[in-house]
Amino acid sequence: MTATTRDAKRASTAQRILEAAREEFAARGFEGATIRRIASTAGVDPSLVMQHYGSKAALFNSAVQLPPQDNAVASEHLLEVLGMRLGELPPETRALVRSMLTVPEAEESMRVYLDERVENLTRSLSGEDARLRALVTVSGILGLTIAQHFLKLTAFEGASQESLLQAMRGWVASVSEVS
Amino acid sequence: MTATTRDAKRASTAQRILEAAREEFAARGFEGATIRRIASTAGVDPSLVMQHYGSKAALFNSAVQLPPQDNAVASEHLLEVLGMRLGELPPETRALVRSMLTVPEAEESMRVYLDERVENLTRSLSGEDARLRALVTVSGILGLTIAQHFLKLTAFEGASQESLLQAMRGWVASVSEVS
DNA sequence: ACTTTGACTCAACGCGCGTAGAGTTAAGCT
DNA sequence: AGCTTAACTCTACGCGCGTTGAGTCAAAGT
Repeated sequence: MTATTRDAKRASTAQRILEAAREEFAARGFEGATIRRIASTAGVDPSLVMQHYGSKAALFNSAVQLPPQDNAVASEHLLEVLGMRLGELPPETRALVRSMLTVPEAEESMRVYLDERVENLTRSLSGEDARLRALVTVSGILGLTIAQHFLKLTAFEGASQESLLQAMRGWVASVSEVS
Repeated sequence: MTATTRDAKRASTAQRILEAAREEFAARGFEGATIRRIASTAGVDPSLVMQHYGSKAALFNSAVQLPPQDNAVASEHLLEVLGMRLGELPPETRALVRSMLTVPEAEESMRVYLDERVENLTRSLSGEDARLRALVTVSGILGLTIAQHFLKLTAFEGASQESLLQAMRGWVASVSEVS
């Protein structure tokens, strides 16, 4: 037998740690999460987490890597692209957003990401103030995401997914009618 | 002489501590801020901070108390009311927003505050989906505030205050035309 | 002038954290 | 079967934190 079994076990352990880390970072943010707790959730010794990822910061970086985006789609799938799924957000997104106001690196990642969304959307718009309208749109979706998934404003409770999507569609259209 | 001098000194020290705390919480969030650093900024022993405010959490509560809002004004002064001043945010607002994703109490304060804004705005609107449109508006302004003052999206850099205000006015109007 | 008060400092405590290095043990190779 | 490797655990270190209680000393009261 090759070393496949050993490697596979190591890889799967690393994966378990990563998933535990994502949930922990998503729930408590970078500073609130602890290596010890992540290790415990993964059923593993804290030391092993270090051996796999080097440091808490490096683990965080691995944990918040977002899946690559399809930049081709712009305003038609805008809502989905920006993570406003009306359902649940994936843990890596929750982790990144949760820490973006307190961890400089997360803030930077988020800025780069949203800057990119703004540029993409700008290209799909026409008019003098295309970039400005794109900025307002992207920022607005960010706000809705936070208000719904993190702050859980009470007005979201009664709202059906459809009516919400309806209101948002009307708004997105009004701000950023595609050229 | 009465005890006025003593009391006045004590009060002014408390005030200095509170201001240092606001800036520290605004810049680093609840968890990132330290009593020791706040004390040092205020030119005081860490112990004294405890004697004045009891605990870090209590100090935070004192630091993020927002000045009372004028609930009468609604959509006309919506932008200002929601802290989207396009200039600088007051430190207590920055402190509260900075920690709202990582500190449950801050999250709760923010939800209560924004819920109130939504209700107020809803009352100024007409139509079946008034509450939904108010929700979208308030969330949008939250997003703009975060995008501008915390994430500092690059698209804000070139934008003049006027053009920004213009874009936002158009958007607010489109989403929430007053009845 | 003497005592009392209380604003403030000093020194230290215990805790949980990230992290490091040595030890263990089971799988892989020959 | 015996040696080697490496995935994993154990033990412990140092640090900075919030917090405490005793000490200091100048202002207030008498």
